[in-house]
Amino acid sequence: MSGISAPRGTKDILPGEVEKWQYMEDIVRRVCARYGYREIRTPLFEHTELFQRGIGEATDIVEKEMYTFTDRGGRSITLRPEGTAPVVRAYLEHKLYGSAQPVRLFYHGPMFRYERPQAGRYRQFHQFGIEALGSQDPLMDTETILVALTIFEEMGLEGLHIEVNSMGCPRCRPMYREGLKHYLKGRLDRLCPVCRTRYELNPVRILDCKENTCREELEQVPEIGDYLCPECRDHFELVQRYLTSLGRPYSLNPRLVRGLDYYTKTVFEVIAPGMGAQRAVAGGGRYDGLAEECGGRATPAVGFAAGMDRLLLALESQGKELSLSRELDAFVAIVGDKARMMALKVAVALRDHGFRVEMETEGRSLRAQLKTADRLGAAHVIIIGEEELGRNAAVIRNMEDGGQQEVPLAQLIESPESLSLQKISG
RNA sequence: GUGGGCGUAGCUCAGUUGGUUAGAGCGCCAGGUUGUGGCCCUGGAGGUCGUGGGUUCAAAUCCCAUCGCUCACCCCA
Repeated sequence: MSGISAPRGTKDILPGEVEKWQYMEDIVRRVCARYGYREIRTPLFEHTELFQRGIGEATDIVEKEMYTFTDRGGRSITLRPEGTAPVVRAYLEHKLYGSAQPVRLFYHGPMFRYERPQAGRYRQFHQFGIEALGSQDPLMDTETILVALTIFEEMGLEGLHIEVNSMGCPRCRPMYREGLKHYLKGRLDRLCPVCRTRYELNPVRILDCKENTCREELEQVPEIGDYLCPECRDHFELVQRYLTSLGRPYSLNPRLVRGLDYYTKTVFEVIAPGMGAQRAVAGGGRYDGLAEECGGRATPAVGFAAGMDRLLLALESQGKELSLSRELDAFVAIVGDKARMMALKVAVALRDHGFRVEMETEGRSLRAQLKTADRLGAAHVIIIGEEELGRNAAVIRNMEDGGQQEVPLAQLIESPESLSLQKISG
């Protein structure tokens, strides 16, 4: 309860918790390497314009969720609310279209959105994601989905559900938009107030409204599948056939609409069971128009982002025990001030030989030191006492069975590996 | 941005219709063992009762405001 706490919607990841993050990050790195995705690290902040143009002015993110400020040079800067636009910017800026296509990239790190925090939603949250730039092949859409699933499986997540849809392209989506508006026109007065404003701004968003009245009105709503142009239809068809050929179950959700404007053709979400409101653990799709929107050359691309905070919640709700207990090979105990110097030498020598070692520093009783060593999970306590010092020896106590042996200090310092000090297994 | 729940020790919580120095368990520190952990016993430290104001002889308790946490809506990862 003292003065300053972490800002709202942020949190510290303490030892004991941080190992779970390292576990997830390791799996992301390994699977991405297998699929040929290489890591890219982009700045945590960008010119505001990148997100305004990339994500879309009419989206919630740009309208009310960005951390935007003016820097000392008068530039408008925004903490990144997502990872795709920065990656596309980097691809264009560094002319990665000059290397072998497609370019496969992955990233992970914090993102920032100004929202009211709740379970599975924070102001600083962590995502990893992949982007494949420079390919319009439906094989890449399938690969993207597959990478997500593979990572989640290796993490040990079970019962994941995948939903796919197609958003069409600049040729066919406007036609669907009109068809949708035509259907909704006579029912406007029965829709919720929010949806009435959506009608003009972004009618497609009405599709995933949760209001019961809206859902009823939507029962006979035309589906985008009926409006897709031949190219989009074929593309979507192939993505699904590839998924099926791999034996990957998925379901078609014609109402799946993503909140960022840049999506075209394939969109998908991965949903974790038993998670309540924030159950979408990853989402992504194709964004063939984004590079041009950012002022670069036309570049078809596809990718996804996954929320690591939510993955952790999902893992914990499935009872996965990821926390590793702290382990220590030895604790160096000191009896008598004259033994301090030798204890320091022994501790340093053991560490130089690769052992995990902590040593006493508070001048406490041996009893208290053993208690501390026990709590730290030390496999052994090496007692450096004035009594043994006279014999150039030290005592090694096995903390599991209580057995003790006296060993020469020279051996302890010069060849500790001969003493079987490794962590007691089991 | 909207709505609900909750703020008492490091943690989990108790605290009667408002009534003296605000408690318990666990954890922490020390002692019992002047050189031996886990179990046990004893002692100790640790609290602006979220914060500010109000009512009252008297507020952890009642009222108002505010901040924070949390859950849901919205939206999304």
